[in-house]
Amino acid sequence: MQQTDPALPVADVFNADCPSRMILSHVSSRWGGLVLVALRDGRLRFSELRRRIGGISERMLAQTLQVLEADGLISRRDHGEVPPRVDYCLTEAGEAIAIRYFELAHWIEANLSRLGTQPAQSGD
Amino acid sequence: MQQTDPALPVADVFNADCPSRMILSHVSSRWGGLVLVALRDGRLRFSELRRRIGGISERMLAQTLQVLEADGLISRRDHGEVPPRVDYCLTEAGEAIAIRYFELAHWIEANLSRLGTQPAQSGD
DNA sequence: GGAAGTACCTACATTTTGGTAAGTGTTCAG
DNA sequence: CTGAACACTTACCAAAATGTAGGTACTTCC
Repeated sequence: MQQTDPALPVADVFNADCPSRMILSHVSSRWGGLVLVALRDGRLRFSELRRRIGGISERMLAQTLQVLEADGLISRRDHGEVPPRVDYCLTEAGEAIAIRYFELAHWIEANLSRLGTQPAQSGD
Repeated sequence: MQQTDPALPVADVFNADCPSRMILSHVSSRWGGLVLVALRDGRLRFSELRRRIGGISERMLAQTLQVLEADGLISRRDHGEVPPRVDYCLTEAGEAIAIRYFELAHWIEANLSRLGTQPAQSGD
């Protein structure tokens, strides 16, 4: 059960200073949402995530994982083995967000033909 | 440019080249989702959007609106009046996306206290 | 012994993004 | 006559995001 601390102002994403903006920006960063959605399939290792998410670089994956972990959306488990073995999974909060991001992404996938899918390569 | 091909390969957001990636990136760009959510309240003028979305600059609002319009998510109506009067509203596709983005944002707002809300830190 | 895989990190360079400030042309309020 | 509002646009510049390449420490495979 979540309740709003009366001492805290109500979270409002339209307010530039609201902390929710930060979480939202992490989730909807270039890779954040994709990592979350990938992890909906279960616990995955670093290299599995990397192969699954087309186009992500090692650097970005590592960075994204750290941010998401700091946000409490995923948890990292290091098996302490000798050829490194680490895997990641969603926390409860991460699942809640992942499913919502997935629905967004999935609607887009399913309705692509209804959208202006221009290559749009013109600059500013 | 494949568009209404009935034999389209299935859209896949994990594929770096899938056009859904582009739409998704527009929606989850810094201002895209916020503009969409703001428009859920109905038709709004440029300056109304600007005041409503904390922190957005004119430049970014204008740019975001253009991208979203090109994607077919919002529609622009110019009343052709003399002190300019233009307003924007969601298309059907825009509504579908806006509601999903809203649910994401709203969950975050409502559950902020469960999340690690640390100030941003950069890896570099 | 050499190559490849694991899960990263760091430095460096580039690309992208976004803010600021100024300009446009018209109208209205004071 | 002056300034503000409207809906933008453009130029310029700084900041942020991201890619590349290399390194680490160890192991297994051939």
